[in-house]
Amino acid sequence: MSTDISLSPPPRRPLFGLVDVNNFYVSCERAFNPRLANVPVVVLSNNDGCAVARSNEVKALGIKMGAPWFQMKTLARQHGIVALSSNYALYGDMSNRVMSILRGFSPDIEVYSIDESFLRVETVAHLHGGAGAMGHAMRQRIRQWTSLPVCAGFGGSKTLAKFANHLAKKNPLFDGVCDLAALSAAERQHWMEKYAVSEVWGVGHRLAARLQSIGIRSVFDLASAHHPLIRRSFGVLLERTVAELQCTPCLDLEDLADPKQQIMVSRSFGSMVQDVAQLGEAVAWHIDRAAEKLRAQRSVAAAVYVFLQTNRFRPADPQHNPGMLVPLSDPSDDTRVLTQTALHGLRQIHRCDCWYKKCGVMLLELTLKRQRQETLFDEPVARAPSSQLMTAVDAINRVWGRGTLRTGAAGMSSRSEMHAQHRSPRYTTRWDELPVAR
DNA sequence: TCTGGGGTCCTAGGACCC
DNA sequence: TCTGGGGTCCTAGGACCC
Repeated sequence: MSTDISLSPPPRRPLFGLVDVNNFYVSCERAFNPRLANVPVVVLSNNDGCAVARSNEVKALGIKMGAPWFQMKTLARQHGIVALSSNYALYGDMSNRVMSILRGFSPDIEVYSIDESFLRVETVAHLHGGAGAMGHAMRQRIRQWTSLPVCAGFGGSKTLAKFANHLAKKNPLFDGVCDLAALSAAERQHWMEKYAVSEVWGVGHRLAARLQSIGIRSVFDLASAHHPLIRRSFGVLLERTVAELQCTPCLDLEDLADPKQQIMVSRSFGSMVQDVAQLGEAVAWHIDRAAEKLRAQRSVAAAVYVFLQTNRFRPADPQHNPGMLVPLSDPSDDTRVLTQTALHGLRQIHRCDCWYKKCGVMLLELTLKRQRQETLFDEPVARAPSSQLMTAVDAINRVWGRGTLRTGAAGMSSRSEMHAQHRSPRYTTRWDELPVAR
């Protein structure tokens, strides 16, 4: 019988996990269409512009992330590449399913992007017999419940978990799960020497080039770098990354409730636009969307930025990429106020002789609605109808679909300017698009 | 013909103040 | 004749991420 009567367990070292879905958009498409298995598949961005997700077969053909679709059509024909338009309704729903499964493993979770989450696991890993075994259990359950393939990486910091995940994905011997904390120091060094410094989370292509010029080439080189030198030459961000690689966690999971500090909505046009009325409709449409996001996080905006872009891939055309920041005297979440503000800005910046390829809006200087400063001339009672109207608009659009109810400025025509020729059905979010078993 | 969309954070430098 | 030095705030731009 144990005589240990200590009341609290010894503190455990932090252990972070990173779980992500392999080739997420492609895997979602394959989940509902078995014919896509083992054939090269790409998913295209809005307007069917660029490749934003690639199956392994497509990666093997050398097609890069972000490659323009029109440039690879010949290659696509030769190899039978299947191209799909992006289907964000489907991907968003599948993402929610994966994240709720992960919440069943650890309550400490940060949904980092549509296809990946960080987790704190030091308090729960022992329930599964260690982080590695837990990673395999996650893989198995997600596979069984959603049919999506995931990889899991574990380490003593977020940066190490990221790197572990990369190892799990690239090396079959890990079978999709890598726990760096369970490897020996010599093994860790072996893997860190094997990968270029550009694989480190937080090192983009510019930093990688500068690091290489001073002899820091591998992940291990960076992990062994001299702190003050890194701080002096590259700033605090990279210094923090070095500490994280040395297993000193500097970044914790982030609070999911943090509201956004800015909200942006922009789109390229299917074809170029010159007419200011048409530009105005697009701007108003974007404001509709942005204001909806703004209200969803219960904030108000104190400024609106509106911008236009001509086609930079046609340098012979007149280029004009103006933008204007328009402050609001009274911060607002009312679509009508924000639309008027944005259209005022648009009229100032637009030039009649230019063809525009893209326009967008940003809502800035956001604050929580309940923390709003009252102005001298405020009449809180006068705000109530606006608030009720916006609540009703959002409720109707939630039920009947985005854009069902919108401002007149956003136009009467349905959104047909965008190209999306190869979109799959919204299998999981529309009754009339449910998959049918025969 | 055709080239995505959305975020965050840090730093340098100028304006301004005392 | 001689023209300082330190601090804050703001903004634009750059770097990174997915």
